[in-house]
Amino acid sequence: MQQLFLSVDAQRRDSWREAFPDLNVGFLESHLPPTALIWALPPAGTSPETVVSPLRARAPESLLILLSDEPDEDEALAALAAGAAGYCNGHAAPTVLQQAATVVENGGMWIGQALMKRLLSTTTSLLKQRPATNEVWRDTLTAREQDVALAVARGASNKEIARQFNITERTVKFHVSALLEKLGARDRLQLSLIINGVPRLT
Amino acid sequence: MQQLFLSVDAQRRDSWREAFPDLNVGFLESHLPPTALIWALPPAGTSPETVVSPLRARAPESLLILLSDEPDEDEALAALAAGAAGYCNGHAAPTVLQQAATVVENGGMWIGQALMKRLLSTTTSLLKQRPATNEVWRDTLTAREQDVALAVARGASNKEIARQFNITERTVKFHVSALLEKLGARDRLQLSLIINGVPRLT
DNA sequence: TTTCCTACTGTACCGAAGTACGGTAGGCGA
DNA sequence: TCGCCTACCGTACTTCGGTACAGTAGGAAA
Repeated sequence: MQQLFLSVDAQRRDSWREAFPDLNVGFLESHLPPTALIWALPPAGTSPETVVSPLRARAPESLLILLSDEPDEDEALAALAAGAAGYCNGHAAPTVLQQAATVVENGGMWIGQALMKRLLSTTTSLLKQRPATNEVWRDTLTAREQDVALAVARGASNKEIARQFNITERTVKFHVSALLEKLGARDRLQLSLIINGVPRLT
Repeated sequence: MQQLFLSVDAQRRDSWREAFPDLNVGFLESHLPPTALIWALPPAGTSPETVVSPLRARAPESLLILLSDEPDEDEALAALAAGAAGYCNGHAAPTVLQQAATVVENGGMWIGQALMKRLLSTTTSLLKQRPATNEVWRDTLTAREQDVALAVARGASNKEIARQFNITERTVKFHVSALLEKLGARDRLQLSLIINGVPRLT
């Protein structure tokens, strides 16, 4: 597959031309072939979307690998989410670049070992917190108790809850007491922590 | 690179042998060559870790692609996190499997287009929520106030906080009052919502 | 040296939260 | 019909949270 290297930095283009003699190089604004593997090295600080989206619009059939001199997780995510097929350190060794090309040409995505590791770990840790947020607490509660629980969880006072549901403050207290008992909370604050899925340390 | 297909399902092994005549097939318990590309199709419902970890322990140099008849995001994440190089639908077309092999052999990771898309979207959406949790509230607070704020946020009573920091309950109240004033909260529950980054509706 | 900020403490007070007793009324299955 | 659950309400009480109005002590900057 034809490969094309794009950058605004003339010096970088020269060094790439040297490293990959059979590579086409050009500006980010160059004419694009309909089908190619495009390497793009935008200036540092450019957000990936502003580079990836126009390129994909101009050459929808092409594969795009975004290069970065200071690769980081967020940028990689943004690039791939915008439609890039790969994200790679601009100073990577030629063999690594070859591998990236192979992977991408075969329909894979390339973000490098280190970044993939970090991406995986953050995602799994984020997902681990999510299920805790899950609404297990609803299981043993009646409909009314769930109403009151949600109100307490967002910080409402008994008086406010009473007004909201058109019942007396006394009845609110009744429900709150039941909630504390059922969910094993000491007071409404711990109740709100449970409802909101905030991890407990105690 | 030598490829090896592992499963406990005899029928599946036969169909694979048919589709890939030059492929070695075996049980999950088979002897493993030191260096190979291993395809493993564990029985449905098996957690990826229990398959991946032992395999990687027995053949650390090998590349492992986990197959699943009912692929889903969580399982893919678990598999890759455990050290698999790929995760793929067990019913995927031979060409797709070939691509996966190419990608993995070149040091890439393979989880398929659809799964990658979903993984990216969930990760970005999760990361988008994170910054809201960001600790803006620390800005205007003194060191002691931050201590007390964190304690309040996890549900500690004034008495407990006093014990924790070796100060009187009175002083805790002093700090809490300052916190409520500075962060614009009505009571300690709303304070905890702010600290914990729970979105406010009021 | 004066001034300001931070950290800390004391007494007194009020209101909210939560508990402990009680009670009524309706629905639902045995 | 009898229990059981749910939702609701009342009074009295204790505890906790929070405020008001005080004060002391140390450090840092003017």
